[in-house]
Amino acid sequence: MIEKEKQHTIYDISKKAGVSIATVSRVLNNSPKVSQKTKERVLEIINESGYEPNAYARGLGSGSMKTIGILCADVADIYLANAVSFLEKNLRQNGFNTILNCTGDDYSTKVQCIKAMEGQRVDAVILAGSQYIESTVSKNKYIIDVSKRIPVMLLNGYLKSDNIYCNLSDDYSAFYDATKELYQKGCRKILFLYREISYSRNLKYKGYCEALEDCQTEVDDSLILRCVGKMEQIKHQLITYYQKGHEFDSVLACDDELAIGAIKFAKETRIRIPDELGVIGCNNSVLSICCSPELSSIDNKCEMLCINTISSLMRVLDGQEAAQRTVLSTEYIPRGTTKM
Amino acid sequence: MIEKEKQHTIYDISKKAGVSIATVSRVLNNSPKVSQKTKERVLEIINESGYEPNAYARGLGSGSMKTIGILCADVADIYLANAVSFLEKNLRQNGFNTILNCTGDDYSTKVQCIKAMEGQRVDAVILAGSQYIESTVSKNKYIIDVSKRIPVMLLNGYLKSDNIYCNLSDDYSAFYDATKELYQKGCRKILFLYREISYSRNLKYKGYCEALEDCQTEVDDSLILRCVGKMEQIKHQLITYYQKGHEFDSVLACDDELAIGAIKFAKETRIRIPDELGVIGCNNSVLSICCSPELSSIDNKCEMLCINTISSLMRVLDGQEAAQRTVLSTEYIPRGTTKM
DNA sequence: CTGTTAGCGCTTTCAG
DNA sequence: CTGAAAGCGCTAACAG
Repeated sequence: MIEKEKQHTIYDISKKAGVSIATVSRVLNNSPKVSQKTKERVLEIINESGYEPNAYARGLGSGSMKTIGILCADVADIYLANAVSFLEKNLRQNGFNTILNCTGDDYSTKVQCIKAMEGQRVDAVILAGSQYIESTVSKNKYIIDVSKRIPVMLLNGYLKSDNIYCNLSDDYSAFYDATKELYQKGCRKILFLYREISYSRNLKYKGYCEALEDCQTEVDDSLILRCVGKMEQIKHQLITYYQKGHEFDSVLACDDELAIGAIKFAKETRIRIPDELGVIGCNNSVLSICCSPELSSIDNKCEMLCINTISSLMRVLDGQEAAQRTVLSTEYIPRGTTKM
Repeated sequence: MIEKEKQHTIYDISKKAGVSIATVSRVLNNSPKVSQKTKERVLEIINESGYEPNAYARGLGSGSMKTIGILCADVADIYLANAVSFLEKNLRQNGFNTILNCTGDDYSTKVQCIKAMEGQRVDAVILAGSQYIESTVSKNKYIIDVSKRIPVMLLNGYLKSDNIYCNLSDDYSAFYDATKELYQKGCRKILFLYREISYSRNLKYKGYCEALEDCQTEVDDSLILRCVGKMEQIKHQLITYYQKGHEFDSVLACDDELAIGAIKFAKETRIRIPDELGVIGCNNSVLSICCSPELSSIDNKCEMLCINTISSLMRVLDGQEAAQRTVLSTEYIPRGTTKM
């Protein structure tokens, strides 16, 4: 085995500097009640020794680890990856470290991970993505539970309770508007594509339904399609669906990958986009500019959502008021998969 | 302000159970020297109280926080997002938490972040991506420095030193083979696209050059092009490059996004793919199956790389031997942007 | 301005 | 098998 250097402690520094550990601690925390002289001397020794204060001893003493737990279903998901990236950078700028857990979609794993975060004594947790809100009150208890001890920030989820703060994009309006957009371009049979039921999916669905109703069109249940898997699978699901005789003249998808599945379906079946099939995706991810024609999509302002979340969080941790729920408008980005 | 529940401590449990904290600690750590009876009683109390041991008090006592630091340039990058996802899940399965830092490409930030990780007393750090290896020995000192105290795992980077363990994909062979592949399909002017100089980029470049040499073809420096920015920008760079009179019949790109930039360039200039222009990307990301034609790409076995990294790490932390350098073969995935 | 000391919550000898 | 007590490295009163 390699002989490891032992990490220095505050005692080593105090000894070398000929001062007490309290003084070292003070210069570490930039306390004003240290003479310039000793401060300089201590700092010098700290720098040349490469000493780095032990964050968790520090946390033990002060009661805050300056750490935030971020949970998301999977950072491999493009949207979540973006969110985590923004959140982490923002947190670090505010002096917080982030512990990341990719919990997947399994309920018990989520519960377990969030519990573990408590063990890490994180100062707060951020639940990124709408996968954390369950459909029943009792199943959401695991979130309420944590919120009794530390603030919980929801990104694209909503749960009304003390010490829970929600930042979400206005999925309802986004899909309401997108549906109307398709309608105005002449589409009458809009296929709604989603993956699993989630808080966000339900809002999107509601927007879709109400827009149709406002257009005097009845919602056709056979046009609501649940998909699973990757692009290729989605394409095949659509082909099967199509071959069964279902007719549709446009697709409104809950994420860009689904939408691109639809584009691939159209290519394979020689349906022309956007003339014979309009397609709108959601998230405005890189994917939407990779495909051709480029995908019309809904930009849900991920970065702004993250910025808001962190600024709320900082307020909360600072003991100030913060909004329990803020909803951010989205923006429709027309591209080549919808008529001009 | 909300009245927060205080988190329970080992003392609360010991009091309720009528045993000493040492005993509670023992059942927490599953020590065999506790009678079944007391163990059960204590466990019951722990469960009903929702007590979660304080991980950092624990770390202070035991000397290990059971935490790994992962640094990457940016999780928003698809490749890194995948890697981080695999790494985190794998680590958690092994009982480790992960602290994530998106350091960006700025040298001083990298240095600062890795230092901060030491403050978090992580048990090891993983540097994901080839951006951490600098071109000069002295600039790499910041890595060597950390490795004196904790193991450093490099994912797609190589630095020879004690306590540094490297897992990399065989970028050299990947690009050697890809170049030959293009050559065999008749391409004679292969444009090499990269972003910034990095360890990995240099290997790819070397593979490219040596393949050409082995084909009796001289490397043409004007066919080595550095690109910046997103897809759209890359497209424009290529258009400009092309309009200046540079000729090329194929593109070999260091990542898929660059390659898709090339596809977009071809579309705009009405150059037919793959007949007039062959394109090969790298990483085999989702992007490669979004575009059309779908992109031939190099699969660098990210998941396997991550699995190897974690298993090495576990060995190292366990005091066992581990390879200082393991290189993983890649796989060429032919798709629509190269001739059959 | 500086030092002393009592925790923070847990692990780990060392005695029983 | 169980308890007492000494740390782990730092912060935060409390004295000087």
